[in-house]
Amino acid sequence: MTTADARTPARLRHTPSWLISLVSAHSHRLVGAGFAAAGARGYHYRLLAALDEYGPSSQAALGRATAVDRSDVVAALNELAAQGFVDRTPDPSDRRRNIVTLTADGTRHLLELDGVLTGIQEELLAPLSPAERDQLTGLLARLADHHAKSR
Amino acid sequence: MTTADARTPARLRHTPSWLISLVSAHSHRLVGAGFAAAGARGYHYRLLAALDEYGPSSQAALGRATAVDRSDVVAALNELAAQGFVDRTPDPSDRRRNIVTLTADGTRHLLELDGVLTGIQEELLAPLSPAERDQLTGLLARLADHHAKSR
DNA sequence: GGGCCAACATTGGCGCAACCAACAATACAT
DNA sequence: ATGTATTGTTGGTTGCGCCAATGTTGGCCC
Repeated sequence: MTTADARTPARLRHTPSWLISLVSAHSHRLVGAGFAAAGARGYHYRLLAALDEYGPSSQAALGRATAVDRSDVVAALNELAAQGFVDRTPDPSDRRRNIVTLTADGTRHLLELDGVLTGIQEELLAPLSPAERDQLTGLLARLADHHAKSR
Repeated sequence: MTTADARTPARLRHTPSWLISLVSAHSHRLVGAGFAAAGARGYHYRLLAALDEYGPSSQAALGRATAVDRSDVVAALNELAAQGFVDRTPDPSDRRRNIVTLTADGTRHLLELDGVLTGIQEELLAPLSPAERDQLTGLLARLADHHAKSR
């Protein structure tokens, strides 16, 4: 045997960016699997959530609210519209825009995905106590906030 | 205007998996840009780090140590070998294996990437105090650990 | 020794997320 | 009126994480 077994290199084990991407990868696997089982993927949930919270919106506004690229919004909305979760009609007051609307089916779908997602939070944070979970989300929120502002 | 500006939907703002992927995406952008400027990418760093820590290894062992798929190890090693950062010679004692060795140039390159990476940690964790940084890495490490074990 | 299964390197492919460049149509500001 | 910005859309590219198939080689059992 020429050395090297299944232990992560030390310089990675203690590097925050590595830990974050590790945990993110795991979370991503869980979410991806859960969403896939419901016939969706990340972009779909983001868009549906934005529509539910802000009401009918233009595609550009949706992209801004969800940090999804305009071009990717198009593709995801095509899929959502094909499933009947969303309606897309031209805005009469600004003919560049489409007004995207959440349908009743779309709302149902969103609620289903909400369920998937909350279940996954539990699984993801399993080893942490409630206090620790708050600590973690607080710290992460501050990081996310900081970097969102300096954009 | 039909509502919806640049605020993230509330159900996402408080969802750990969302925060994690947000921060991870940001970290990923930083690391990706830094590595790209040095002519590398994530897989390269992982492999070089493993080689440096464990010494000459087979490709399969490298894949295990870095959680990189065997097939992706092949591609990354091709790139690293083309840059002269790594040597690949057949193992005389087991002709199925290649022995991958870190060259002097490879070590230099690794050190350069180390520098890039530590700079990025600073940028990534900027808004946190030293104590908070320890808290965060501690919590993340526990999550990573937990999920690594249940694999 | 013959036969079988496991491990290895390699090729080729897939899906998702994130991003970029270009374009035509429309709105708007000066 | 002319230029600038915004919008939806098409059509790419990249990184990362996977999976399947192939041919070669080792190790093991009988």
